[in-house]
Amino acid sequence: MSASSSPQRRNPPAPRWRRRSEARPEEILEAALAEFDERGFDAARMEDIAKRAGLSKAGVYLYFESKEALLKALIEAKISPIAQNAQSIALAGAADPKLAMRMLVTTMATRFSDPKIFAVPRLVIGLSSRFPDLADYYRIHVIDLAKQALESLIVAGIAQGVFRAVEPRAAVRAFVGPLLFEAMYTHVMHGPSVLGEPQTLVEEHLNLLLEGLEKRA
Amino acid sequence: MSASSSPQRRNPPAPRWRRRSEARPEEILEAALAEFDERGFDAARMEDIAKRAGLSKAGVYLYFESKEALLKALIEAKISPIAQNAQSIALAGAADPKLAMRMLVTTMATRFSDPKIFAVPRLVIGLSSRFPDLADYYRIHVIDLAKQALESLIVAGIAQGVFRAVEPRAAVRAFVGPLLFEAMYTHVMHGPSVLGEPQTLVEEHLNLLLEGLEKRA
Amino acid sequence: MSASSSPQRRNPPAPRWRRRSEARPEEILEAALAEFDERGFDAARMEDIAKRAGLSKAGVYLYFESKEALLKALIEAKISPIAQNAQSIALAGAADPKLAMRMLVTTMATRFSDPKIFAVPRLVIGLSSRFPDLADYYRIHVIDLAKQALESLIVAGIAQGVFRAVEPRAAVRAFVGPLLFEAMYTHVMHGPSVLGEPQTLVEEHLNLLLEGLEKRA
Amino acid sequence: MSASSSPQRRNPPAPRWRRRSEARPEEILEAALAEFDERGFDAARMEDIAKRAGLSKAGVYLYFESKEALLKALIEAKISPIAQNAQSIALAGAADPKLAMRMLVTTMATRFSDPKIFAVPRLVIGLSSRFPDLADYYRIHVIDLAKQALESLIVAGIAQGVFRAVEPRAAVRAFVGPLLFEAMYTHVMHGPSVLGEPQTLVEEHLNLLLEGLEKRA
DNA sequence: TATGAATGAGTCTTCATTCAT
DNA sequence: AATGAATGAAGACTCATTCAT
Repeated sequence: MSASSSPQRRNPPAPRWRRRSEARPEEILEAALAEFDERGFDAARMEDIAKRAGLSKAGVYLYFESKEALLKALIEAKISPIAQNAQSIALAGAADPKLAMRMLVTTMATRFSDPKIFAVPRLVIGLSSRFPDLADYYRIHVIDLAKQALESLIVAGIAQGVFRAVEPRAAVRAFVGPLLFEAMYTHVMHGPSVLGEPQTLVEEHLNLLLEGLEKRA
Repeated sequence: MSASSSPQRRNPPAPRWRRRSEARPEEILEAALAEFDERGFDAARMEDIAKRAGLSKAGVYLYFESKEALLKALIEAKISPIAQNAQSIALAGAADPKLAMRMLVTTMATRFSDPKIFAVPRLVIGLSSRFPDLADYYRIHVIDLAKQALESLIVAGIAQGVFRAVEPRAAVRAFVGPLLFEAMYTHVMHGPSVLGEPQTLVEEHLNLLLEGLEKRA
Repeated sequence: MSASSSPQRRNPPAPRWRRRSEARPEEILEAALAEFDERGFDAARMEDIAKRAGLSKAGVYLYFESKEALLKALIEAKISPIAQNAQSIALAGAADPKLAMRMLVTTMATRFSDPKIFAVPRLVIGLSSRFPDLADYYRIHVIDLAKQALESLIVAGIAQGVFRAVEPRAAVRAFVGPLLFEAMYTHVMHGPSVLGEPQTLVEEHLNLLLEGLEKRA
Repeated sequence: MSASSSPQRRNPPAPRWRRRSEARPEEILEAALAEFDERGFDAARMEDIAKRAGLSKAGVYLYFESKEALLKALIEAKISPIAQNAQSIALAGAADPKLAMRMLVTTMATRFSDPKIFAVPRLVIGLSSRFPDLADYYRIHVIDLAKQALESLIVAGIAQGVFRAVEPRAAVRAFVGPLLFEAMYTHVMHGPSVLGEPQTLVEEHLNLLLEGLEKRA
């Protein structure tokens, strides 16, 4: 998520003054994310973003129309991988829903232990009233996708007789909610947490979750 | 939450409608919350807050040192009632934990259906990196209190043999997480939701939650 | 110069809540001088002056029209005693000019060793371009008076054959200049000085001065 | 003292008259001095300074951190030449102290007849309580230097038997004081003076001064 | 492509001054 | 006489954005 810098310069003659212009947009986005995350969208200064990306203030405007455009490009750029992942896992896991859910919880718990993982959501949350379309975009392209993926998994589980006939949407909430709560508690509110020890979190969570979900004997 | 302008005017001679002072701070806080919520902390203008509170820009500085001080006062002022409530319910409910949890879910679901309920948390979330102490304050005085209350309730339930011997902290997450998720989905991400129909949400949630929690026959 | 406070309350019944309103203007002037001196005219705040004088911000306006009026009243009030002194000494000393000059130097040197003595002049100096009339007022009512007094003394000395027939105005400068220089060096520029030991200063000064002034044998 | 805008423009294509940078700091300092002198430090507006220097308000902040920084830079910039002059004259004049002092008086008298010469000192004087370091800086880098130069000259004169064995520090005061007094009387207090006719001033001053200083036959 | 220089628009904050009581 | 409350006007400083080079 933050592997920006230069992708292995390997131009034979290597004119040392050459600027890797192709990577520039990504570098800028990365810098912007860092600054937005640290200071908030408004308090972040274009100059700091530029400096962090290694170019001049004016240089940023060669790639992005405005601060707001930069923000939106950033959100869009940082979103795709997230949902894709969940979705592919979910699809692939339709065969064995129970196992898939175990894996999903583990994956998400691990992901959520990265302190930077909440940078984008936090940004979106903080700006959701001022830029509602940002929130919409994020909801549609991240949350809804993930929800749908999970829901299909649960529906599959019910169809296969592995899960009880629960309300799928409630099950999704029961699945994601606790993870979200723990992640926000840790990364946004800076509270101590069990995120550091995914094993514990996952076990405890699954314990409750699957107990409530699984078909009784 | 919005008890402003206490109208005990009782000056017979000249109620020319200016110059009170008792209610002013609350009025300003209310106005600030509204503006911060709509625009975000940085984008909100002191002048708009002042106008909304019915006084001049300079007037605000009679009651609050600075924009930042206003923010902090706002958070502190809006916090106390929230947690107290959860706590008192929890304590009172130690007698019948299962019933208490039902009530709590209902109460919280109803609370969470108020669109304004998330104004303060959203603010805190958005500013958590720039003002970490704000996040700390909120975590300690709201989230942790609520967590403790719930935990004690669950522990009581286990002790009374009403609940299975689950990990209390995980149970708390399983209780709060889904509600939080739904509330954020609705109020922050502007998504459609079942929060409008608490019955549904509550039933579905409890269904899963208590099934997972209750002692099996 | 700074004996302000209350001139011996002696009202028989002494209603302790009584405000010595007669003394108010002086108290305010004193407070204003202190604040103006510490902060400069512009940087001084009416509220601080008021507080220092023991009344409210609005209270000051009961006695003085505006900040500028306060400044001018202050200058006028602090001026009269200064010049009178020099003048009376000079007049009285016409009989024995040489002795009179000795006394004058001593008096002035002692006066100049009071750090507060330069508060008013410094104020006038700093504001002389913005308030030229202030400078004029001060020049006319203080400096010119002193110059004239001294000049008459010197003229008398020459007439009596005690002094050489020097140019009186130059003699005045030779008399006052060094003292002024030393005082400014000490009090305005915060430099170490001989002002603390007037004896030294006076002796050295007179040594040179009278040598240049006195009639040779 | 006012050599601004060095016009070595040599861009053949488009001398559209904007965007230089080398001379900017000096131009701004010059403008600042003028405004500070006319209005005083506090009353001077950054915008006016900017306008006077030919750029926008924000432009000034490209070269100086703040109003206060501008003030300090100004003082430092305007100081060096002043003292250097006196010092070099003094050193060079050790050969013939009497002549050197005659020249020095003349030089200083001429210098002091420039109305602008007192702009910086007046500023320093007016701000000496609020910015003591400013006063210190000025004292050390201007006054003390000049004093030392003069003192060495006088000591040399005594050593060579040209002057009486007077107290050198008193002689310095006797030398500088009257000139200072006259200059302040004229430029700060706006009084009529003999500064316009340096001949007169110098003659009168030297008359007294050297009479008191020179060795008697 | 890249930037140093420049600025217009905006915002927080301060403060002298007023006024109802 | 005295003041707490209130404000209009002003000023320092910032920053996204532009442009000539």
